[in-house]
Amino acid sequence: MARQLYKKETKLVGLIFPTVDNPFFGQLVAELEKRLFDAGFKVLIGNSMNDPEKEETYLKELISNQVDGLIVGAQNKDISEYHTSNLPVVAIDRVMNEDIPVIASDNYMGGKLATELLINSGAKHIISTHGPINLKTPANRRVEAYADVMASYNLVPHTYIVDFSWDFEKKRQAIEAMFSKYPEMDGIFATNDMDAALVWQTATKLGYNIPDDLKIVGYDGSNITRVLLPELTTIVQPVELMAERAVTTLISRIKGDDTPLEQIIPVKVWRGESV
Amino acid sequence: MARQLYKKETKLVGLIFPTVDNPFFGQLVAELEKRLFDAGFKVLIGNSMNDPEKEETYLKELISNQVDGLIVGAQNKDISEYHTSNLPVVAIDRVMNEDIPVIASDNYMGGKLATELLINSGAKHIISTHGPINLKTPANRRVEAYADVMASYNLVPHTYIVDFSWDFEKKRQAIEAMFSKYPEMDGIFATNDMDAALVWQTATKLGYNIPDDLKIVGYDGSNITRVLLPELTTIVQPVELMAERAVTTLISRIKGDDTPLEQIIPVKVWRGESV
DNA sequence: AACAATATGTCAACCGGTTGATATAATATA
DNA sequence: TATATTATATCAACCGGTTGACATATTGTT
Repeated sequence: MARQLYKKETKLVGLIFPTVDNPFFGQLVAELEKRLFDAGFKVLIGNSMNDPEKEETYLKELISNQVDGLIVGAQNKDISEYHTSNLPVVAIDRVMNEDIPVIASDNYMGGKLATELLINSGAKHIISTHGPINLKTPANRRVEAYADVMASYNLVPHTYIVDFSWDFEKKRQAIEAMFSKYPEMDGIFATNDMDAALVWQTATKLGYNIPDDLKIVGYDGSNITRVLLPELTTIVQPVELMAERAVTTLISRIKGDDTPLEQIIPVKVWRGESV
Repeated sequence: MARQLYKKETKLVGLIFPTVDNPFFGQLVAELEKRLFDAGFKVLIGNSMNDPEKEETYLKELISNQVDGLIVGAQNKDISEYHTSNLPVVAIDRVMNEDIPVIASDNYMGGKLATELLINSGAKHIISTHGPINLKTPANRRVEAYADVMASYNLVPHTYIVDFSWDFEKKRQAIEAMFSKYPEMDGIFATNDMDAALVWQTATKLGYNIPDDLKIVGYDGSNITRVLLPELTTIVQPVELMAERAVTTLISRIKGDDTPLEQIIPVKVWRGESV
């Protein structure tokens, strides 16, 4: 502690993410932790899910030089503390401000691939679920790509909000409502695999046959999803690479070096049996 | 930092678990973090998976009063540092030593319920998978219960090792080998849901029909498993309660109060379609 | 042996929030 | 007004690993 006081460095890095009770963020945090440990940092974790206040509290406590840097992937609204402090910060799949480097999967390509998978397998009435629109995140490009591809095939794009912060029960209700609203629906691009799984279950309950009656493509493709639900066709985010880039970028920032402001990493397709 | 130095308390708690890239531990860590945050503690996380050295490194760094307490659920062998230090420690589902309180689900009851589910649905040749035997953990009681119940029905118990630290590919191979070794197998009690999922997939690949040809019961029943693979019948560990108890117990220890040395929390059955 | 060069040892100052002692100001009571 | 009581302000000491200055010891050179 005396060393920390004297040297003004704690060898701590804070991670602020929605929750580790999620296959994608769990894997991401695990990968980040592994690399940070190898680089001599310990990891302070903050799950901010549903709670901008909690995110703000974390920030305030961490900014007062308790950590040497921050990797943020939380899904909350803008928080001014990020702007005022000069703490090194790296964002994952989230736009913070002009100075903060962003690491993201190739969301546009992912959305394009997903939509094309659905169209090429014969779907015409394709819905895309996504999070709240007012949230500035590179993940919005998934929907943009979806809309572009739909338009290029002269198909009408429809988006449907399934908020990331809702609990499973509320999500289930929203998804059931979606089935009511779009009875002709024969394809769904879900913005993450958990939502895709809920869609699948709801569809099965309603008597749909997957993929004959309804084609489903998810997003994330985490380790756990690929073991528990390998039948789901999904866009795989390159979690290891994103973690690698985030850590090296953060360490560069801590050293004071310049880093690229945006790093886009290619996605892959996991071919299940849902298209 | 000066405050920490003067007061000799950091308001930090360390969590040492195998990895958050796992539905059960991810949920557990998320629940622990939530409660620790509410109690005014920040959370230092250490994923020790596969790496007793890493666990030891974490311990050494954390013990030198960098944290006020420790909650440990790592799966590694005995490490002497736990004994030498007087840092408040709580263990989850792991036997540390006589002085360290343990929080665990009712593993024996879980094993009993799982085995009875399999037997009552008609299975006769039931195999139980489990982790390495030389590891002292309350989870071993699951297998004890399995053996006891089998014996009480005059059935022969067989156990098969699927080490927690193996990667999925190695686990798949081990499971395939298990199918070869026990061709008459018609029921499996897997020691965790990820293994149960792998068993299910292997069985399907080999042409088994679940649950007609083979009945499967898992263990853990985390949030994520119940969404991604709700068809799996499994024993649900009371994660919220375990987290609650672990945090209150740790805080009591930090205050210097006495706490019970063992707290066993009841399990529930998640009725899927795999028995 | 005498001096230079190098190695090792010792110790006060530093980091900054907290704390209790001491000093000063404000208010109350006779 | 003088004294007692209470409120507010100021400040040095503390925590302990690190660091560079200075002292002392060791080794090398002529």
